[in-house]
Amino acid sequence: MSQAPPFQLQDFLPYLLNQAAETSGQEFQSYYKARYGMLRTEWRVLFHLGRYGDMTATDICSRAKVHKTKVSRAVSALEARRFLKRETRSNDRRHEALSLTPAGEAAFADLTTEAQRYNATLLSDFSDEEFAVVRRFLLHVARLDCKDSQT
Amino acid sequence: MSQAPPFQLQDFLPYLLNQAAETSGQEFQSYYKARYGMLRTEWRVLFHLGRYGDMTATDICSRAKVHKTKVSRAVSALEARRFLKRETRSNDRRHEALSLTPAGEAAFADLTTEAQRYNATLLSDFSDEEFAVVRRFLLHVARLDCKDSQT
DNA sequence: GGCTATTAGTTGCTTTTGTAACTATCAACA
DNA sequence: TGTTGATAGTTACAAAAGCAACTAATAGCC
Repeated sequence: MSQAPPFQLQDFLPYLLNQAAETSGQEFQSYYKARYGMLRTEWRVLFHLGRYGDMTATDICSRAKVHKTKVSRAVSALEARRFLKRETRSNDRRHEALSLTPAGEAAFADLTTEAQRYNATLLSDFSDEEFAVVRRFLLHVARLDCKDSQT
Repeated sequence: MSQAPPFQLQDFLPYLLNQAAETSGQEFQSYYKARYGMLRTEWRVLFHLGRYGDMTATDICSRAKVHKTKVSRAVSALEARRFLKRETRSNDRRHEALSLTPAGEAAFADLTTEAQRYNATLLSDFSDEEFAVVRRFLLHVARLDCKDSQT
């Protein structure tokens, strides 16, 4: 009745992925939480605007696969801290073009530096080839492995 | 002023890990949610007891790195649905030995089969060697890569 | 123009999580 | 014994996330 190799928890990918995401997320959170009092979604919105240019809340939703209420609240919080500003588009007044303020740009630059540094520490024991495998796997599982990688 | 290669979101591991964990977690959740109305922590407690034998709530906390309030609530929920039973240990009445009921064992067996099947689909495009790299990486990031792998 | 359907974004309510304080039990040691 | 400190587990309260209803603006079509 026993299955061939008893199923180990450390072989179950949703569990492994969750543990790894939790640990790394917590560790990196310490940066943006301590320095800017940001929440995860706020950091994510900041990064999207800083890295990929001005866009609307809905754009961020579809790119980051985050629900719009979370984005809405993150945008409000970042606006209250003067990290971004909104501008209603004249041609369609439903859209709000979001853009970073100088303070937002500064925070983005600072945190991006940290992100790259932190990323490097996670990969220190792995070769470029190994990272490529890991990256491909993660993109596959997250269903992000479209041929046309987003600009 | 621009950093050598502009930092891509798809290279940032906490982000990638979170997306992959979210997607796979959601997908697998559909099984235990639909069939047994379980929450993630409840499934995790069930799996620990089914796979690793009877233990106390604190044992599960340290093994699964879950906070004790979450485990406490999951245990209560599983007990209410008659998936597990508690037994206060006579030698130390603070400890509660948790064990699955027959219904709990059945759910565990069913879900474990699904887990293995789902796991296989995630890995269908990857070789054993590639999986080994991914697994090693995830254990490393999650700080679970102790030499003495848990029994 | 005016009716209907769609889209962007917000708000209120519920569920879940996180934090800290609490009870109960036991161990150690004066 | 009895006092202090630690441990197992629960509960109460606060923060965050999820869901559904809502407003405002626009597009399509008659």
